[in-house]
Amino acid sequence: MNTKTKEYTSIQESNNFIDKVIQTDLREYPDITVHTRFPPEPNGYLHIGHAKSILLNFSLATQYKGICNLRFDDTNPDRENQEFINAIIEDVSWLLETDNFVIHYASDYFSTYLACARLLIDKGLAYVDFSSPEEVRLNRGTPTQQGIESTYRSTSIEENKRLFEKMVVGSYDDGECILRAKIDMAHPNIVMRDPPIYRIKKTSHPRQKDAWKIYPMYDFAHCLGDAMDNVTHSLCTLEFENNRPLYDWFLENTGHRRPFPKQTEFGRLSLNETVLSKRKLKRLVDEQKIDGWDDPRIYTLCGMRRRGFTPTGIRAFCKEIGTSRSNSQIAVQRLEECVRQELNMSATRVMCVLDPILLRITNYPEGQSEVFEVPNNPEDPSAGTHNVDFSGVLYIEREDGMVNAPKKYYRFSLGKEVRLKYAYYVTCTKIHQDENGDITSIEAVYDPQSRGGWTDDKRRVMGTVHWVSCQKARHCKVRKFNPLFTHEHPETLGEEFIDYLNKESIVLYEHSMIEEFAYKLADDVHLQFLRKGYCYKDKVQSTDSCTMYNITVSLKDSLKNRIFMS
RNA sequence: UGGGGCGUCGACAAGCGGUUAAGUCGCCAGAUUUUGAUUCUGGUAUUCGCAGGUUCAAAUCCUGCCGCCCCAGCCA
Repeated sequence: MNTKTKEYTSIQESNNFIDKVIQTDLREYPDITVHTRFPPEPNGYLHIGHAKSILLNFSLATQYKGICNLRFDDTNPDRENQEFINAIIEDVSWLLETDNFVIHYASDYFSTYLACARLLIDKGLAYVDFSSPEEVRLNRGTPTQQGIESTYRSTSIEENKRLFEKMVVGSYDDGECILRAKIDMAHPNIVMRDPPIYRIKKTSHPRQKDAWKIYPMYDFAHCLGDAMDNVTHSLCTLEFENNRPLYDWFLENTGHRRPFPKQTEFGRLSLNETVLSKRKLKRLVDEQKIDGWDDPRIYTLCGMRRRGFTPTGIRAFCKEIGTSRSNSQIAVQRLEECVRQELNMSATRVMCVLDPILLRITNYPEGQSEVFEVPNNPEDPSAGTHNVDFSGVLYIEREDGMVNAPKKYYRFSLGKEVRLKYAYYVTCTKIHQDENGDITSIEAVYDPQSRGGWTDDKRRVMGTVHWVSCQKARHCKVRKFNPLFTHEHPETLGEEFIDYLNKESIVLYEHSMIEEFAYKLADDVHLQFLRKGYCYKDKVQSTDSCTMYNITVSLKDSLKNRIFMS
């Protein structure tokens, strides 16, 4: 019995450097309400890296009795759409197991952003620049070389006001001009070299439709959006560190009062043997290397959901890996272990033979059958029991038989006694092979005294195997997943990452046989195929006549190690 | 070669001048087991990127090196 009492259900307390930041701020400003936000751009699907951010933001708010909302950073209509918005809401709700959070949109603040831009112009801190994108880029300089001031930098305030209003009403075409902040073209931090504030886009916005001809840039919109939402702690990943001075500059110069929302950066999550970047995932989808954004082999939230990962398991994982100022490189096995720990407590146990061969019990009365009552989950007696059918002709796993087996092989080999789980002790009497030496069927005799899988004598039967009755079992298909890439760090590769796709990333068992009970269960019940792994019904690939199961994660297996040792 | 970060066990990660340098995963050994699963017990960094220095005392402070990451979108 599993006595481990690990807490999975709540969004838990964290203990990381951001905690310390908040605690320090709370000492200085005891009256503030901690307010965080998760700010995705609706231009793609959420993945495990976003989960880390979502959980960080929401758990910190919960921990300090504050507020966290979902805010869409929908400031670039070229790449955003309503489908992504809907998908993100669905994924966040699924991860958090609640839809009790407030949703904001940066686009709802467009009028305020505009007023802030006008204020900057009035102060002589912004100007309209008609340089071409190429010129802007060239004049920005390089890390080691300072930039060159644009000729439009000295335009009068009155003229800038006039020109900007023309931008607003759509007098110019895309790319013709931008509004830039007037900061310092010689600044050592390139972000501060007169960054763009507004650019012209005649694209229709998913929510604002055609109301706007200009759209604010991230650096301008994000800090102002945080301020409008009363965000106290604005958490983002490390690559935005260079943008922090600009974040503060915009707040300072648009009349916001201190304390400003505080931007704090944390390390990004990377997983071994897979990719998380939107660009790479999109290429896999576009070139149909995978099944779509919800392919069970990738770590999008929808992909993980389809594969059978649970929100609590993902939460436990994010908590376990922690949050620091280092980008972390983590083996997916750690995620899998978290999911195993949860599913071990909750999954319904069922027997399924992935790769079946026949087992004939030669001394079992012909035509006879019987029923065993078995626990649904030995870790949780309250989960109840169900019946399984037994007879003299069963299916067992092909790999549970071996001809010249080593001593410590506790399965079917000539003369060896093994236990059929819940049923009887059987002794292997014959192994049939085909011309290639592959096992085709096995014969055995059973001990009628061992009914239930136990005898009163002190006989030790080391091996226990799972089985299904030929007559009653149902056909199903099972998919087992291996890493999508044969390279440990495909994310570090350029476009050649595509050359490292693992040809064996899906192992399909087409002729699996599963006990009848499993068929009566609801679609979203997490199962454990005894001795094999945790499984979940694939809603896309299942048909009325045949269920497709995805192996979420395999059970740990120390067999290989032990055999090699001996 | 500019600016900003980061380097503590195989992977994460606490520690922030005095601790035997937490914890998790992994790994190793043993116990229990009708899932070779689970569970349980024990082991697993004399040392904190390297080299100097300050101090009675340094992973923690100082100096200098070395390695890695980010920044030159009218993306976020």
